[in-house]
Amino acid sequence: MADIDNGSAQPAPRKRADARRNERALLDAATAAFVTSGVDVPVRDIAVRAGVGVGTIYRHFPSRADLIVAVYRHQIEACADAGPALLADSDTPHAALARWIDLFVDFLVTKHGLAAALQSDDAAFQTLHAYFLDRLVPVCDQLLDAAVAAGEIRPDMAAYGLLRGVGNLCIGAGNDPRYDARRLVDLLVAGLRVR
Amino acid sequence: MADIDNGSAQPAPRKRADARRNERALLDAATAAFVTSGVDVPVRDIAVRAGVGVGTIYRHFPSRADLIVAVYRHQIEACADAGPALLADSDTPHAALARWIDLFVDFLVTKHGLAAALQSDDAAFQTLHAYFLDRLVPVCDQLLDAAVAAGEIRPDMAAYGLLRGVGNLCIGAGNDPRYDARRLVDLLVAGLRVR
DNA sequence: CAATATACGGAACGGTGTTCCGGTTTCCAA
DNA sequence: TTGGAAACCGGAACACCGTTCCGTATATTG
Repeated sequence: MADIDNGSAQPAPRKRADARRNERALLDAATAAFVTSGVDVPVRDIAVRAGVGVGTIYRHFPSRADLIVAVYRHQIEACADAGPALLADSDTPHAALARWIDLFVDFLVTKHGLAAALQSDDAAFQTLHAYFLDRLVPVCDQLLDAAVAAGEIRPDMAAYGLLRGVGNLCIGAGNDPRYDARRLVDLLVAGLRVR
Repeated sequence: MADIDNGSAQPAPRKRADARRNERALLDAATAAFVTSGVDVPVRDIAVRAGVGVGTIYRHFPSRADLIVAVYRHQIEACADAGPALLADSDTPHAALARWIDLFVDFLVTKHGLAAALQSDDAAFQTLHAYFLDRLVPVCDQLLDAAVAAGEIRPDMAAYGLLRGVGNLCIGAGNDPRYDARRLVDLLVAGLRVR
């Protein structure tokens, strides 16, 4: 994964300079294009921005999902890492859960089309789906377990379902001032509480 | 809108027989195709099923949304009509709201891709969006108002936002046994209650 | 500097929504 | 019944998209 491989063996024999240059250009171009036109921006647009051919995109990022993951990896990791920290800092596990989900919503609503791509059953987005799940489900599970243990929420909600629900609620947020995804997510999290 | 216009004037001079035949064939074909392949089924598939050319589809239904509305109009009307009835029959307004939303969810989860189309900002689906809103928002508003008047729920939730949230939660339901849209919707409606 | 592996670019392909127009069918009036 | 205008039909054609493929160019190595 890393460009600089300094392990004992060299299974990654360092890529050609132009390849590394193009990969960086592609990442920058995609980042900008996603902001301007959403994650559904046509592949050719990204290629033009980066000054490369479309073939080069597919060589570096076999599927659109790989490109999306590469662009947002840092932010997703940050979100995942924030889970345990919030659990330690918050008054109650439920408060930590609420704050963590808020972070997740913040991330999603600022990326046009990402929430929709996340739920798409298109095979091209399977990698994306898998990455989000791998990173976030365990964290969410930890928060849920803590809140259940504290007797704050019902014990029958799986992290997977909750995350998908939150993701779904974020679809289209930002396109319509009448639709407040954050508020609905808050309602959902509130509905989780034991009565 | 009606084929048989028996008003005083005849502003709709009765369509040609082949036109009516094709419109019916298209409606039947689309209904079947939507069940088999979802509402995103390619236009050509519907044309083949109906035994007509693609041009004929666009003549009768200028946008895919018009076709979807035509296919599901009866069920949507039934859902809208059920609102006042439930309000009269249920123990409390909140119960009526919950049961009505359940009806809406029932409808959405059995139509593959419809919930997604409903939230799409694609211009082709604007008619669909508008029809659902025109028919369902007033009903939902009535139920919400009653529940607020009864002191059961918070007064700051608009019907539009609630319906979009419910619609969003139904996206992808039925594709994945681990995702239970109905349960999340229940949670959302539960979160609406005053505490 | 030459040889070779590596990477590049963009034409080409298959699939989709949508438009357009020459030919056909229906229907009404004579 | 029949002629012809109006309405309608079919599918070719176009634009756009993701994806693949391969002849060419470039970087690296010895």
